[in-house]
Amino acid sequence: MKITLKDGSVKEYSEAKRIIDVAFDISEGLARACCAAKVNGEVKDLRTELNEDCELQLLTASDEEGLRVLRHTTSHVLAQAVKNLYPEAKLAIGPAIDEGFYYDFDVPSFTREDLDKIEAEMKKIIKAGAELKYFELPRKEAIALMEERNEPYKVELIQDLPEDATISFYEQGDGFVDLCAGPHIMKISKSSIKAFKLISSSGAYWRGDEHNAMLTRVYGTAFGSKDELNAYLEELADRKNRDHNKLGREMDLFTTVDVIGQGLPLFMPKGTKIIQKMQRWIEDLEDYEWGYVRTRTPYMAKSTLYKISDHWYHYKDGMFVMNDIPLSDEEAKRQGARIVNGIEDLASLEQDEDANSYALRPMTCPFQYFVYKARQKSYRDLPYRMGETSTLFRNEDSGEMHGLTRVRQFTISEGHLVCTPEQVDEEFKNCVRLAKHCLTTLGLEEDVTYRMSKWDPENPDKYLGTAEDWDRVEGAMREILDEIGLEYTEEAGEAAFYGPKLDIQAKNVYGKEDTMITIQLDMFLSERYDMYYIDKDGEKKRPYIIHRTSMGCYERTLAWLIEKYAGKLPTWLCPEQVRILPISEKYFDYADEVFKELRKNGVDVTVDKRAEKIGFKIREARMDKLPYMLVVGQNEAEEHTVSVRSRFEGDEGVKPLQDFINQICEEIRTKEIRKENPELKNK
RNA sequence: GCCGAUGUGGCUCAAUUGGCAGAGCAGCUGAUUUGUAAUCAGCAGGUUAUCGGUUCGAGUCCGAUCAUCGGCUCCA
Repeated sequence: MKITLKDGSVKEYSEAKRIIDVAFDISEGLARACCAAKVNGEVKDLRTELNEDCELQLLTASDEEGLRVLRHTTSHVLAQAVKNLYPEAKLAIGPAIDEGFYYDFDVPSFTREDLDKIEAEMKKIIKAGAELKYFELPRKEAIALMEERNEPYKVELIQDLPEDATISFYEQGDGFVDLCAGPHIMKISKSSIKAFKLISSSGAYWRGDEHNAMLTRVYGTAFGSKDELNAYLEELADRKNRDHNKLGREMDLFTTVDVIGQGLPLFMPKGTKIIQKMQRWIEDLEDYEWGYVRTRTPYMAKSTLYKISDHWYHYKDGMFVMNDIPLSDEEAKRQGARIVNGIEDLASLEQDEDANSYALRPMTCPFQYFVYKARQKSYRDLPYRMGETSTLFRNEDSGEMHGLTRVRQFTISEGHLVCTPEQVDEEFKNCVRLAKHCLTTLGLEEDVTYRMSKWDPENPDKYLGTAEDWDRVEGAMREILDEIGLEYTEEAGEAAFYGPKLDIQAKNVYGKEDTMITIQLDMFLSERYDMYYIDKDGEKKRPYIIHRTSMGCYERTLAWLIEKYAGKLPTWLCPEQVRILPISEKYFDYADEVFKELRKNGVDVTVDKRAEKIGFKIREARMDKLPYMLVVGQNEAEEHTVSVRSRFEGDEGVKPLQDFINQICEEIRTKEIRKENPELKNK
């Protein structure tokens, strides 16, 4: 039997060997550090017996997969500790996740003190040490074992496994047994689990279904060394300092008020300025460089409008409905079951009891469709690209709101492109190019992932159309994405009810993912709203529609920028780009002159006329994260210069005023993202 | 919506067992007119998120509501 190691060397054995024995054969130190091993690409635990030729890669906590095994085993230690302290607790599941692990228990909630106690118990278990024993049971006996141990969640898990599945368990210490597919570290000890920490606890539904019981989830993490753990804990603290929800409020960008309501932030002058700059940029970009026309459509409409598209039946609960007429159960059932034929059913829809209910718009699609429909279009008019800076209203559940990333009223750079079937490829590609251009300009491109959001064949009722429709359009989208060479994942069940999407995702400082930009292919709504164009042959034809954002939601993008730059935005976006700091009141006149010159050139500038020392003014300007400070005194006034101090380089020396104006205007015009000199003390 | 935590001047926090709501920073006023990260002095700022209850007495205990945070679920 030949075992090929990662470095290319080959070990030969005449008989079967356990991985751990092979590891000891290579080096005792390595064997002790090993968590698991990859055998022909599959992660196995060290007890695994090798009996034919294979490739072997030993994994330690420094390998991603090895670390996952360490964390998974630590989650079992957590489960054992909880069982020791709370014997009535029932076990659910406990996997490794990106930054650690969790375990779900059916127990009343844990406080931080409880977590500390559990952590101490875990340390005790680790100190005592234990070997893990692996065993398999036939289905019936497996269920019997878990029933005997009063673990109903485990019983349910086994029952859901396929008939022919191997049902495996790991036993550790004093008879703690957990249903688990592994792999695990086979030995719990102070040297195998060196550094772990319980982070928090919260509620979580059994199997992620809100109709199920609420369990208590404990989050924790583990690392290969104490240093790595401490570095991670420090990073957690640092993330809090970048959190837009904290920083944005501190920087006076936005605030919230109890009596106004949840998910309804107020933008202060500085925050408004940033959004205004982004909005002007996006609108001009779309209109002058990408061929868009601009629309301005109502914020609300009668229920009928949303019934034509089917939004009413899919999403009424997520809309703010005014003059809502509660329907009888029977009527609601009838409406829910109704198949609307789009605009053909207009007359019957207007007969509905709630036809005069108005709702705030949760999207702009149908409004722009009616702009398109207002004048008959020829194939020569296509593609017809409509853009709107669009404020939307969505009645998110009360627990969903978060800072500026999940709100009930928000504004997006929305647009709909109506095009012929021949144009759709190129138009879709251009939407992706525009989105990428926006991301690159903001310096965010490396932080995103691309996701193709598909329908869910298991849940066809959530979507319009047939499986064939979806296969066809998803196939077409896949082709387009492959042609432009985009790297993307595919996710079932994330599509819009009218078509698949390309979602551009980014993570916030806490690792939570949000959609920043979306580009969608709409298969059905042009028919529902009876949109057409007159083709060359004089016949009416159905157009294709692309829904898209170029930069997404302004609120969310601002949040992302704050976290990305820790509040130090690129100069062109800063609400205050330059602050003039006169040395004393003798130089106010010159300061005003500099102010006027900069203003004239479109720079956001202020003058700090307080009777403070220059050091104090600089300190405050630094804390306000200003890109530029201009110190002016006698020398500058006489020579018509400014003494420039920047966030990027510190003291940049004295320059003629006009030189500085040219420099900053160029920086703003090109939307340059100047890097900070790392040698600058970052206080 | 669900589980949990939190809520005291603009911000950060204090207030012994239920016993006079207090400090620093920010703000304002005055003095200082300053050359590259904190000048000095004074003043003002509060229905302790809101409403109700217990009590001689509530920031503190109880209940409800609102909001914020961490998760879950959701996210057209």
